[in-house]
Amino acid sequence: MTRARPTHVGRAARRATAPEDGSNDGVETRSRILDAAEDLIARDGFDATPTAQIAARAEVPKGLLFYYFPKKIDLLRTLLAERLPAHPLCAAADIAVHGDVAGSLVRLAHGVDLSRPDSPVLASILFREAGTHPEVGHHLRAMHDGLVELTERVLDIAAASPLNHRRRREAAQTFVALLLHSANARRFDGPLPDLTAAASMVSSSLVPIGGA
Amino acid sequence: MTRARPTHVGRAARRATAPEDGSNDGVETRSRILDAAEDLIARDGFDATPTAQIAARAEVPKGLLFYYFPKKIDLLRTLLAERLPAHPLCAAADIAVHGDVAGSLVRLAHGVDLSRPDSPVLASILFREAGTHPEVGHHLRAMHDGLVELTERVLDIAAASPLNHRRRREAAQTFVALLLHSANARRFDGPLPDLTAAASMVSSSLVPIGGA
Amino acid sequence: MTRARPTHVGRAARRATAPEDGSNDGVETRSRILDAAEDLIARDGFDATPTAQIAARAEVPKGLLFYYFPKKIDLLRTLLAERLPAHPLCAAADIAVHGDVAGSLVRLAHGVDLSRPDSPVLASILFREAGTHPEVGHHLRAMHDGLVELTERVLDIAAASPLNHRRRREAAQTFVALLLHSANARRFDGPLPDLTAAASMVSSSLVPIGGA
Amino acid sequence: MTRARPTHVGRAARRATAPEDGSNDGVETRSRILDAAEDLIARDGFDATPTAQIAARAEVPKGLLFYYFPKKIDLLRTLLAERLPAHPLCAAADIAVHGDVAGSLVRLAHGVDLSRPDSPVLASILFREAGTHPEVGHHLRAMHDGLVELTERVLDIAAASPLNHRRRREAAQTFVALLLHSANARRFDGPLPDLTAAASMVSSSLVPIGGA
DNA sequence: AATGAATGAGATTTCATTCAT
DNA sequence: GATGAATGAAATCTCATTCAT
Repeated sequence: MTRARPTHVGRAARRATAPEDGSNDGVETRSRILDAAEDLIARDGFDATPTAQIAARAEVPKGLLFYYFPKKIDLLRTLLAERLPAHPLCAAADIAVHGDVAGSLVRLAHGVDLSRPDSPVLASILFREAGTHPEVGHHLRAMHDGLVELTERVLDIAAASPLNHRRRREAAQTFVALLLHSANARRFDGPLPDLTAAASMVSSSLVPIGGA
Repeated sequence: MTRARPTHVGRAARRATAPEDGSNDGVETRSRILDAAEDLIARDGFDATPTAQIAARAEVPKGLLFYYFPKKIDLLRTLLAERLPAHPLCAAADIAVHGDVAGSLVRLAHGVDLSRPDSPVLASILFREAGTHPEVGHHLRAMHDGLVELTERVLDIAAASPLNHRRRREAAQTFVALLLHSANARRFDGPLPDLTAAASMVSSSLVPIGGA
Repeated sequence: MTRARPTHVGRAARRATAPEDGSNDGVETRSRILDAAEDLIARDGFDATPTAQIAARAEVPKGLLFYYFPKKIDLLRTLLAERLPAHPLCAAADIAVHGDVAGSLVRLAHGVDLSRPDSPVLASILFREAGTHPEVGHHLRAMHDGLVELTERVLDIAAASPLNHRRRREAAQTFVALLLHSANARRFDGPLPDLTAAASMVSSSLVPIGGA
Repeated sequence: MTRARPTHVGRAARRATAPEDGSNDGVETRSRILDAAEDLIARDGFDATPTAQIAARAEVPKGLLFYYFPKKIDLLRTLLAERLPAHPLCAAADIAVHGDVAGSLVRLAHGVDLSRPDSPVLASILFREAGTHPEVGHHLRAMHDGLVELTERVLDIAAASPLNHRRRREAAQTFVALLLHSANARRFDGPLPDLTAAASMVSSSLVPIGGA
């Protein structure tokens, strides 16, 4: 039984969250498209997600999607630009506790965007497309650098005594690598490293044995 | 629907590398296809690589590709199965040196398949497709588990005194996470963690401070 | 993989039969595709008719065909569902004349859909694909049953005296078999049975010789 | 897990019925191919049956199939020519019994090739391809004519008194139509007409009411 | 802003047939 | 006769994108 003609529910299917006055300023439509794109691209990958499917899930007509995002790649770009801040949002001062390096790192791991509810989804996109879409690669590297910088500030505050620059950097890079690996592993249901244990290790590497 | 009979001899039927006796049992053809698939999939991603392009690079007609690999996904499966051992190939005893934990870990990092010449290429595939192709995810998890086990054996041999099981496991998991992140970061030109520094950190975390 | 943008206007976008107001809601396009499919499938068989040929005859681009009928088999299904009623459209009362069994059967043969202008075409499809496409088989059996039922009602009205149930059923089944064979024979230019003669035979079989 | 290379069982898989001296004169191979073709074409239709599948079921290499049957259509032609006699094999005299028209027709129905064990299979092919492959249509028409002729001879022998030519022909054509429809209906699991009842009807139509 | 039919390039896959050994 | 790799045309189907309304 084939349908007489493909039909589409269209604007009439607007959700409960539409403005009460019945107007639709396009903001909601646009973000519904981004929501759909985020979910589907995270699940299936960018190349494997047809624009038609994104439009269907967003309950907008196919043509409208291209009004907001003239090229498919714009969806990806916009998701990164608007939903995944390249620089960590939390301040070192709010996280670090003087004298508690390991604990500060653990709080850092929790405070960072990568653990926000929608973050696994975006991280998924980030890691998957990083190798093939240059702009995604840039974004990921920028995030990495921001995280390393933040981690260094946290270590500075948390450490009992001034840190050797090289060691601080190595500690920060290692911890951030574990943070990123954790986000990456989540998307393929891989085993996650124990960040608390890692924080201890990193922390203990900074403690000069014998006060050196 | 009768097909036209082939009229074109095919410039690729014989290549410089063909066996001297002129025989061609298909083994060489098959591996040429896999070579091409490996390169292109690693560079552009599985979905973004048309089979036509793989055939062209392998210098075989499109149809022949499907003679050896009936579905496109079989290329991916075969690359994993035949070219990327799920279990590390080196033995703990060849790597670990008693009394030198950090050095043993560094040697492990070098000895492991992930640093073989063709490994970045395959790692690229592995990480990119892990989230969307279940079998790739399995493979990656199997590799992870194999690496953790190997790392634990290395730590056992290298450690001066018997290790606490939980600590040993945490150390191994952390180091393997860094190993994998390193392989992953390479594919999007991300900054690589300093594995030597990481080996020190992990190593120092195993040294009981004050004999505890 | 970005697609090239369409550069060709499409000579078939507007046809002589398009609505005067220039609107095109797709209804006409859809039925043009079905027309083409009906002709070609009837002539060459379903498997031997490429979708490209159907599209060409309908003067629509190949892609549009799959917009309306996502799978090729949907064309067949739709033809059956929309163009070949599974149940005969004529009423027994309009056909049967009390006291004239043979004449009533002849009128039945003419009144039934199988003799409509487009019917040989569809019957062709029906018989050819019945063995391999289950849904076509169902349709054909449903048609058969509907015809037998109608024929029985016609016999009831036309017969001078009440009929023995078993005999009535045998008569109806035999006549319908001849009806169907006739439709089938037409498609391979086979000799058609003389339905008038058959109607007489069937009719005479119902007349109790000597009132038995 | 993709096979290293497609393998083929080859002649080694020869069946128990091969000649004891180990030779293979090709007769057995050839008929094994025809067996396979018959089964598969009957089940799926000629167009939908790949030669590769026929070769696989026959357990012969693909290339060998084309040694015996250079074109795919030759398989169909050969099946008709060698396995489906265009003319009925039984003699009227062996079937007809003077004075028993209905019984003679029933015996005819059973004696005719269409009820042989392999006949449904071939009938299937016959009816399916009759409309599209001219040679199949010819064959079917030839069979029809042969059957009508045979039926007329049977009627002549069985009838108590000489038959009017036109009536005899009509009776024969009607009965043959039912015979063919029966063979055709079998292939799509359609309801089969009751040939015994039909024989009675046809027979009664020949009995001059009131001795006319 | 909204709509959905239209477009055509290109993707994967199938397959009859050939041919060197 | 036997074998299976090789060939390339063609089939079905997908999809980003456009455009008239």
